[in-house]
Amino acid sequence: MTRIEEAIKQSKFQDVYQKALVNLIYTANCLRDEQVRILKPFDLLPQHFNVMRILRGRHPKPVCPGEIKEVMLDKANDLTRLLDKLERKGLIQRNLCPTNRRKMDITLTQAGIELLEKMNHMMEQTHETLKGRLSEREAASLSHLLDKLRG
Amino acid sequence: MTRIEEAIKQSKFQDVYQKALVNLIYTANCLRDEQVRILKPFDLLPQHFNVMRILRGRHPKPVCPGEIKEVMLDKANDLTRLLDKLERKGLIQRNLCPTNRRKMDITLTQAGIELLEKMNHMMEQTHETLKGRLSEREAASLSHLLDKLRG
DNA sequence: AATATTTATTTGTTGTAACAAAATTCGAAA
DNA sequence: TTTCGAATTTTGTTACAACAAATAAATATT
Repeated sequence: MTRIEEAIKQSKFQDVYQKALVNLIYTANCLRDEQVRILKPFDLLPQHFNVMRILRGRHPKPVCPGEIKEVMLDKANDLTRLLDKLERKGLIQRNLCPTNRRKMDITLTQAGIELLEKMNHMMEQTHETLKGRLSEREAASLSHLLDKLRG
Repeated sequence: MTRIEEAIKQSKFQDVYQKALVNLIYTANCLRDEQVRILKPFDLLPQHFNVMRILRGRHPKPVCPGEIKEVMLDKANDLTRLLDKLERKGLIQRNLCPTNRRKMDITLTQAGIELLEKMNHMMEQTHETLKGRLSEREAASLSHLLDKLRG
């Protein structure tokens, strides 16, 4: 499955914009499916992984759900139960913020950090494959086009 | 929100590949959210819309669920209930395939065709905005890079 | 022809997403 | 300080997604 036409068995598109949009959605779905596959043994979803990476980015400083939601790739309007799961699995800790009791202080536990390492390691392989497919210039160009598309 | 760094408030990425991947997921989420917003008044989701477009592509020839699933942008492993909903809303018709009674013949109803027209029309606006942001060359280039990325 | 295998769809179950509304706490204004 | 409004998270509810298993019909095998 290389070109989008073969992938979704459609030989002609309305125009080149339509084609790019369809291709973008399709490609993102492929990447997501691959990530789901990698995370499955850990019983986590991309959303959980994304939250853990956000937490690691500020570790050991705690982050509150509101701040997490702000920077999530896919804003969860259901963050509470997403965090519930991570807490049940012992990957994060929830503490009342001492300065503002409306907020919760969320931090990765040691177990969370270690699991994240493992997951990152497994993602590395996909990452390496990608490097073989696009040059640095092309990756940068792709990013730039996506920025333009969002306006 | 233009550049991905501002969008998710992260100033540095591991490398340009990581950045492109994150940007791709984020951008696809934006497009999906926009589509969800447009479809909301019709009480349909992108998956439903995708199925209807597939049906229209072959109309008036019937298509069976297996063929639909094959070309969906996001393969639904739950196509039955997805079709249930479209049928409840009178947008599609389900008939036993006369030559193979394992299969179902799915076709758009007249109401389905008309609703699809309306939805397409509403999507046109987004489509026009896009044309202002990317040249035809850029759109083609984006599509090409996505093809390469998938390998 | 009878049985097994494969194909195609449906059903059951569980977890997650979307949305609205509730609950709690903070900060500001009267 | 009491009240009001805003900020923050949680809860309730419904619909959707993922996965496995079940059903049913066609095809192949013996």
